[in-house]
Amino acid sequence: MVTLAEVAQHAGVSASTVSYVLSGKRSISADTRQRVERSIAELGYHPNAGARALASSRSNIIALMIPLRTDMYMPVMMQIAIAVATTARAHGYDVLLLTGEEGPEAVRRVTGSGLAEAMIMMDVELHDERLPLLRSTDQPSVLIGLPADTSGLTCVDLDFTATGALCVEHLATFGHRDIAVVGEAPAVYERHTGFAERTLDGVRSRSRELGVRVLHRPCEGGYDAMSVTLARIFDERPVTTGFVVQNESAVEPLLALLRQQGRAVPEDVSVVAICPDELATQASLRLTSVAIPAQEMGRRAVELLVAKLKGCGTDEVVLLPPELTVRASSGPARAGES
Amino acid sequence: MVTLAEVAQHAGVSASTVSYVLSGKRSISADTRQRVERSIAELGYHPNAGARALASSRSNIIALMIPLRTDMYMPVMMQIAIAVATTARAHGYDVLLLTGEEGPEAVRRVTGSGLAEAMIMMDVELHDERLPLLRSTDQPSVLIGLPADTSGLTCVDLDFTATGALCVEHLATFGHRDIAVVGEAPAVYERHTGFAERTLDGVRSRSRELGVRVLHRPCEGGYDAMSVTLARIFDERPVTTGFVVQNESAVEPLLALLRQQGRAVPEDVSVVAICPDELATQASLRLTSVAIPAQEMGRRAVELLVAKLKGCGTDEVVLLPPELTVRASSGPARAGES
DNA sequence: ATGAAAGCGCTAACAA
DNA sequence: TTGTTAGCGCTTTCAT
Repeated sequence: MVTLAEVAQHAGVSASTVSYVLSGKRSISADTRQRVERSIAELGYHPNAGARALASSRSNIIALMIPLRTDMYMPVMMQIAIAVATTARAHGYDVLLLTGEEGPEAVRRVTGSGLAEAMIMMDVELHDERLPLLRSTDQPSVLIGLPADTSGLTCVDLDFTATGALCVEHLATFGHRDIAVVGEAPAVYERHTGFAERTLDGVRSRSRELGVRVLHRPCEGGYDAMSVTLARIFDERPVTTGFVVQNESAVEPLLALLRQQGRAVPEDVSVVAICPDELATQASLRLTSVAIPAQEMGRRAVELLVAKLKGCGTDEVVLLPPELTVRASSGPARAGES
Repeated sequence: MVTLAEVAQHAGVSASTVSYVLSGKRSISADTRQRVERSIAELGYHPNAGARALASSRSNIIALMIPLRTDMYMPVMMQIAIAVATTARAHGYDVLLLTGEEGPEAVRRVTGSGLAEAMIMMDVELHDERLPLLRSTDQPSVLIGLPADTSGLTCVDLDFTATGALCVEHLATFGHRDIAVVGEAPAVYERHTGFAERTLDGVRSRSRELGVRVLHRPCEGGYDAMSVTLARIFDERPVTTGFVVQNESAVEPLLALLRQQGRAVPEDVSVVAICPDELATQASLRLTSVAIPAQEMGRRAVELLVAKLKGCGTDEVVLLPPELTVRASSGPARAGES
């Protein structure tokens, strides 16, 4: 293993000079820099991460805590994780992957040991048990998702309240007066995951304003669950003509079932999905949808975190504005139908 | 920040004693251990990761290199990543997330700096450019996936050759003589990803043995691509009665299109999927499938790696045997139809 | 513009 | 069973 000292010797300079060439924290004559850089290349030197972390108390690692659960839509999680890793690297950081499994203890472990300098938490619940720890630490952190109380926290998320409202508006504009929300799995609501509840808030308040009736039904993914849910919806509100789906694994089943029941989309019923664009465009019908900007969320989270690490970051809640793209699954309600 | 020295002082013992209490590398009297543990708890001590790594030259970190591409099925990648992280933690390791973006350079960086002690690589190509580096390093590594030449490497993967063969056998048993393989996106084959090619090998050699005719068509995900692909298949081989699908995002489109064309599954055509069980059971039809044991693969990879780190590991190729579950999408071919 | 040297907090020989 | 101590490789202050 090549050490800094060996590089220094090889280049005929002192250790500190090599260090400074590497960090750029003080000016080096062009000549010296050249020699050092040549030695580094020639010897194949790589600074030791542990030593560096010890001496500088900066590990250049940020932790990313992802949910262990399988009821969250994996592709979105994955896209966020990849965006986080990519963006982090662009800023000189590596990413440590933590699963929610260890719970708050993981936060303590990683912070306490100085393994990671900062952390990004996904899948935040409204009253997340990890938040007190996060607030008490001086370690910078960013949440992807929005807890109930954001004071002292930095968060990034799609504005799900606005998203819910936007979906309702869209349907209302088309004359739909009775809409159903096909939501996430019951467990998601039971643990009070912010995004699901906020969407509902947005849907409900906007509906009230616009005089639209709303029926909300949580739904596990898959055909069987969707089939039961759909039956219940039409049973309770036969006049339903608009659907908002916030559950990726229910999207295709919903479309198939509607088709099967002879309800044409968008002629008889309209569907608006809240899902990644890839899903909306690859479904059996090009879906009118509000996109989930997974990449953007991951990227922004890292950027906020890096700003905090540099000391020029503030506690801030970044709500990405929803964008609804009209595709082939929504249209005017039949006159007088609802 | 609490240091080991402070703990030692507080407990009235030497630093090494505290260290040994922590590592369990030498016997400690019950009394001493107690005192030290109380001090640790009382002071809220957490060993410094950097210092530890420096002194012991073991970082307790393993790197996981995941593909950046979006043509791999995300949920499987995610499940593997989660299983890796979970299993690694159970063995005292943390996981560093690397994306393929940096390419071989990432391997060099992470190994060279001692950031990670070992690494797991996903999405291995048959002639992967990262392999030479892996072979030349003394750093333990495990591949998830199978390159062409596995000499000197440890690999874990589903036995895709056997998987392909198994699918054909199943269909042949039901009397299907003309089958089509709906494969991964063309790009997957173009970069010679092992699993896709091996499946095909298995399919072809078994077909030859059994006198089954095979048509293989790569296919991007989604309805549009599947629609084109399906049309071409029936165009070229109208007598096709069996399908093997190895592309998660083509599964549902295939079912929908067949239905739409009035071809009943499994009465007119049979479908066997190679996909995670969740997908097979949640599809619009319960699919006969060979499961992709994502979790198992992640777990095994870590276990092999940990064995290597302990010195008691060997270069070994672990091929998980495929398991085909018969569900509702496959059945006897119509007599004399093919 | 460069060097010397004191740690950073821990591990693991070596001693006792 | 426990203590003493010499590093691990780097950063950074203080000198020059």
